[in-house]
Amino acid sequence: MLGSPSPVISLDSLNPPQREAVLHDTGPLVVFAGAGSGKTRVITFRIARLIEEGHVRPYRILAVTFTNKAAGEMKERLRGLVGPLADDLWVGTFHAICARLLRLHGALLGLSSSFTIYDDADQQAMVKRILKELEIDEKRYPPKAIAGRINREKQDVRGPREMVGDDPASRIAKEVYAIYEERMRSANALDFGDLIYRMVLGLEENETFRELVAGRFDHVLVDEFQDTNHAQFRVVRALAAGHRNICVVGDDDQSIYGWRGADRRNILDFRHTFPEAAVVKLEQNYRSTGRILRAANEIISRAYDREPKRLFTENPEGQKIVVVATQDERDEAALVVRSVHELRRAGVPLSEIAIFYRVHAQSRVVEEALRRENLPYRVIGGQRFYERTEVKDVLAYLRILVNPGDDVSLLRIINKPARGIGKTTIDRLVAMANEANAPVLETLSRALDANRFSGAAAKKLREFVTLVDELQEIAATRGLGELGRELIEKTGYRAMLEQDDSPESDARLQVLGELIGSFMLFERDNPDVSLADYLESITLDTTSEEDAGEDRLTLMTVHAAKGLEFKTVLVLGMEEEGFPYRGLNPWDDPEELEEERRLAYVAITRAEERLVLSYARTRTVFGQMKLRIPSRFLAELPPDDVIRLGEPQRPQGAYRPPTQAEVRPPPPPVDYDGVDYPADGMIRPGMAVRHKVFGQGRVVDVREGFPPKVTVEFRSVGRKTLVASYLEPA
DNA sequence: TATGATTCCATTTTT
DNA sequence: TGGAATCATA
Repeated sequence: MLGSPSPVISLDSLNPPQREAVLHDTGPLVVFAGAGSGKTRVITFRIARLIEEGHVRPYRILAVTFTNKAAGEMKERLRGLVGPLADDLWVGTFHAICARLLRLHGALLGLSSSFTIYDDADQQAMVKRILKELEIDEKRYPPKAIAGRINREKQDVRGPREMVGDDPASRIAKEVYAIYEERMRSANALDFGDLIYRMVLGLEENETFRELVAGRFDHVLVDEFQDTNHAQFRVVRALAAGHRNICVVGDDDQSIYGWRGADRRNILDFRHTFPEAAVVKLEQNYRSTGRILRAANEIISRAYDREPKRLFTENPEGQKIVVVATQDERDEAALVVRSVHELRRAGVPLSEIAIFYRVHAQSRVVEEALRRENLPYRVIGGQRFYERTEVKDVLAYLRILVNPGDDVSLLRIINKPARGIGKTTIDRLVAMANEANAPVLETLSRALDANRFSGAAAKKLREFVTLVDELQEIAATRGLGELGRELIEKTGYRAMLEQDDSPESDARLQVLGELIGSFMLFERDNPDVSLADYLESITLDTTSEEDAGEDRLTLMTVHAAKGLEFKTVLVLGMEEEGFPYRGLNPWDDPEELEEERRLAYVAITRAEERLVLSYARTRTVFGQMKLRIPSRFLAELPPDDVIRLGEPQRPQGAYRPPTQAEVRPPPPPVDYDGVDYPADGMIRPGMAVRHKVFGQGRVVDVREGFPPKVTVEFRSVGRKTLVASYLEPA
């Protein structure tokens, strides 16, 4: 039982619903945590209280997050609250937690504890190999698509036998899936999906495993519950089945990963799954100004099928949101540059400014403009360090040392650098391995012993096997740093890069240097952690280390922005087709449009003080110049909170925002033909305006900014530059 | 085996 | 349009 408020954990700083969530005793609890509503505080305080007041032992509490970053931040904050006790908590991502538990108890499920984890690229390589083996045309059935299908099946907890559908694609996927599972077993490898899928099977079908694993915990907490997929839901449900102390936190309005298998129903239907569940809603926003929040509410309230809630704030109203029409994407980039310059002049650090876009491709124009102006920036979501070819190559060598069955890694480097093991030799070797259903390296050793290779091929293969043996020896006796250094020498990898002096290979050498550096650092910080542990830590952690220090602005997709906040946010490309994004054919599934709406909501709710939304009247898409229609989301913004700059495009067909009454239950209009885009309040040169004091005038010039300013030629007093919001159309 | 030509295609990506 | 990925050719 929980007692009176802890002397350590002060509840004074919490609002009533926050307090309710923190104090909730036992049994299921779902917390709908709106954007900026202090969600992390609630989770961490709740955990701290369970420990301090509920006397729950820290190692019997499991807190699941979706990213390593979130896990790290949570641990950090818990350390602040409960001190070193925090180190005993189970805090981690679904994948990391499942990997850890499967290594501990997977033997019960027939898993070796030294399994290798395959990332998506490894998985695709494996699928590709199987397609080749089955002589399936990769054009017709791309490995990527098949791998995607396999992942979806695992997400839904279906093995190859349970797969449904007998269209040709499904039949092929099914066949590949079955062999894939065999090969993965032989390689002693699990893919990301497996970590969850195997955990579900273990928990649901193996009583001993269930007791050992689910029995470890008295409380389970899950963050970002709206992002869980079906398999993850099953894991959570199984873990909580005994004690039912399950606390889930999330926001259905911020569910933007449906396309990746996340199921909003997990949080929306939580109280049906757990009928005795307590429900708490955190609706006070501490992040954004009143105007920004109103705009966000306006967008999200038009969504169907959401848990009813409405964010409010006690923050000041703040400045108006600025909507800017630009000529084209280059003009839009120029807008970014101008805005950043102006903010900088006003003393705003660049780190407080973020540029969002719907798709990565939009960053290029902006980057070019920023570079021309020498404005420092960083792009989130580019290629990640551990996904670079040279890094993956070196890691592939290391992975073979830990798990000689790791065929994907082996085939990756068997002839890299080139050591005269040619395609024909490799094909023959792989065929033998397929035949024997055994790992390639093992097959290779046997084949050499049996003299099944001859001449040059045999010689080169023997050399390779010897190389691996030597590296094994070093791995067994020396530290990670030294192993790394020896590895790039002995394999000839370094020599290969030094050979040609192209700028790319220079860069690669540099990256290798960094990699070795990180080896040494890791060794220093974790002296008694094994090579296997190291490899796991990096395949499960893809957070690219951000170079702190220099003050830069941030460019990223809206997806990448979830969970972050910035004083100033500019969202680019607010156009129909662009945002909401539309692929090849119109939204056949209304849910896709709904997700775009939530995405817009996420974008807006990232902004604390200043928000600019821009669109281009014309944009070059796939090399073709297209006329663009302003995004429906722009039309839905509350007019009084917005300043619109620039002339709207002559409507080809525009969108009328649905009124509140139209939203639910009747569906919002999808037909947006023939209705004029509201040109309300658009301020543009030549426009007649009125000012309370100066009277009638005509706009000469418009300058975006914070706030936007307009130069007006007044009949009475001549030319004046003033803040746009003091003007009204005449 | 390496380079250039060619072809294809085109969101979002927490692990 | 541009980039990646595969293919062709030396």
